[in-house]
Amino acid sequence: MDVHIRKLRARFELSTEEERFIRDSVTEIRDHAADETFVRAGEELSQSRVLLSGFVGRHKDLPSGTRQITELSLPGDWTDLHGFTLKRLDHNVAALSPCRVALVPHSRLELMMREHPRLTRIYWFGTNLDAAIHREWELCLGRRPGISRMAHLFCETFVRLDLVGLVQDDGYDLPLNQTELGECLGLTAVHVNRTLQQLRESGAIDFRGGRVMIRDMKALTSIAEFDPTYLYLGRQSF
Amino acid sequence: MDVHIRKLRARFELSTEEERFIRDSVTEIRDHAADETFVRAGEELSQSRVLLSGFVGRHKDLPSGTRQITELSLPGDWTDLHGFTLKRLDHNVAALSPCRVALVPHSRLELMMREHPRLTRIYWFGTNLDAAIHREWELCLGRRPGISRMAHLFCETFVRLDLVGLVQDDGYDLPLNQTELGECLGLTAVHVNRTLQQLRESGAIDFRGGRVMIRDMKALTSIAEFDPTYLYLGRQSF
DNA sequence: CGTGCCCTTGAGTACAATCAACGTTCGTGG
DNA sequence: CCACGAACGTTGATTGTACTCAAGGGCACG
Repeated sequence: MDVHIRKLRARFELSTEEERFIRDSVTEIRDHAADETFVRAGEELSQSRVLLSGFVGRHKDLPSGTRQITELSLPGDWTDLHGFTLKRLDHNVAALSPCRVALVPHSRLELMMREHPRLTRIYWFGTNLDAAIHREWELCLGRRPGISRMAHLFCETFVRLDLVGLVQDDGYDLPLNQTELGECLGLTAVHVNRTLQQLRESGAIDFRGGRVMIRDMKALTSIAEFDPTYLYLGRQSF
Repeated sequence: MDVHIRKLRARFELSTEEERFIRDSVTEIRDHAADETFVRAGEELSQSRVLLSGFVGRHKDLPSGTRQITELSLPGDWTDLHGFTLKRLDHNVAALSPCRVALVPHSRLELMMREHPRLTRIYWFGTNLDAAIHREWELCLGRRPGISRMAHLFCETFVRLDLVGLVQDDGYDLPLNQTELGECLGLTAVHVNRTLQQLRESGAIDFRGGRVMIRDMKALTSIAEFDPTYLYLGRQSF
C-alpha cells in the first residue's frame, strides 16, 4: 500500500493513526493477468480495490462490439471505490497489464464512515477527482481533434504517474496497444496509428512498445492545450 | 426542497430526522437569470447548491471559444455538491434557463459527515451517480454517431425528469437552443439542426421551442441504444 | 517455420465541420 | 404602424477529419 499512501500524502496530511487504519483495511492481495476483467458491470460488490501495480481501465461496451475506456487507473488509485456506494457498477474494470490489487471490504469502509470523517472526506474527494477526469475526457472527446486528444492523454498520464515516481528520464511505461489507445480516445486503431506518426514527426513524443518518450514537453502541452488544474495537484486544505 | 426530497426518496429510505436535517440545511434561496454563470471554475467555494427549478449545465471552455457541457442538472439535483470536497471546481456552472437554487453551507455538510453517516453515504452516492452519467456521456461522445447521441440525451433527460414528475403527455420542457444542445453532444449547431430533422422525420421525436415531444419511445430508445441501468433508478439498499 | 498479434499503408467513403447566406420571430424605438 | 436589429433556425456548397475495407509486414512464440 506504500504507493497508495504516497499518492494520498501528495495532496493531504495523514496522521499515523489514519495511515494505520488504511493499512489495516486490506484483507487480501490479488494478482490479475493482462486483459482480465476482474469487475463486471452489474455484479454485486462487497469490496473495493486499490491498484498496487500495473494499469487498469474502466470501460463500457456497445452492442456493436466496440468499447470506450472511460478512465485509466494507475498505481496507487482505487479502481472501484465508487462501487462502495453504487453497489453495482455501470462499467467493467479490466487489467490492461498484469497487475496487483489490494482488497478492502465495504464493511471496513462503513466503519471508516462512522469513525473517520476526515478519511471519508479524503476518499470522497478521490471519487470526485475521478469525476473531474471524466469531465476532462468528455471535453476532449466532444470538442478536440484526435491529435489533441492523444497529446492530452499523454500529458495527463505523465502528470499522474509522476505523482508516484513512475516517470524516469522523461519517459514512462504505458502498456496499451494502439487499439486500446483508440478505445480511450474514441478513435479507430488505424487512425491512432496515423495520429501517432504525426506526433512523432512533430517531435513532441514517441510511443512504441508500450513506452512513452517525451521529446518536447512544451510542444506536447501546446498540442493538447493541457492545463492540469482539473487534477487538483496542490495540497488540499483538509 | 420538496423536489430534492422527492428525488432522494425515489432511491432511498429517509427518516423524518434525516429529512429534517436536510431541510434545515438551507440558509438562502437564490434566483438566477438564464445564461448566468453562477459558479466559476477555480473560485473558492464555501457552499453548495440544490437546484429547485430550472435547468443548469456544467461546462468547460476551450481557448477557441467553444465549450463542452459535461452534464445537465435538473430540478432536485445538486449543481455542485462535489465542490464540498474539491473546494474549487474544474468547470463553470451556468443557468440554462431562469432558475432557483437553495444554498447549503459547507460547514453544514461537515456537520453531516460527523453526525449523519447514512446521509453522507447517500450524498456520496449522488456524486458517484454524477460520475456514472459522465461515463455514459464519454461513451456517447467517443463511440456513438450524432443521431444516436442526440436520441440518448433525450432518453436520459426523459427518465431523469420523470423521476420528479416533470414529464407530462409524453413531453417535457428542455429550454436549450440548438447551439447549447450541440454543446452537450459535441456537435455544431448546423449539424444539430440537420440531425434534429432526421429524428423528426423518423417519427421518434420532435423538439422545437424548448419542448421535447416523444412520438415513439421504442424507436427513440433503439436509435439511442439506451439502457438506463447507469442511472441507478431502483431502490438502493442502504 | 508457421501462426497469431500488432503495426502499417493505401484507397475509397462518410459523417460532421466550415463558410456563407437567408428566413423567422420578436421586442424596441422612431 | 413600420423599420430595425438581435437571436435563433434553416439551407446549400464545400472541405476535412476520421472511418471502413483491404492487404501486407514485423516479430514473438510454440
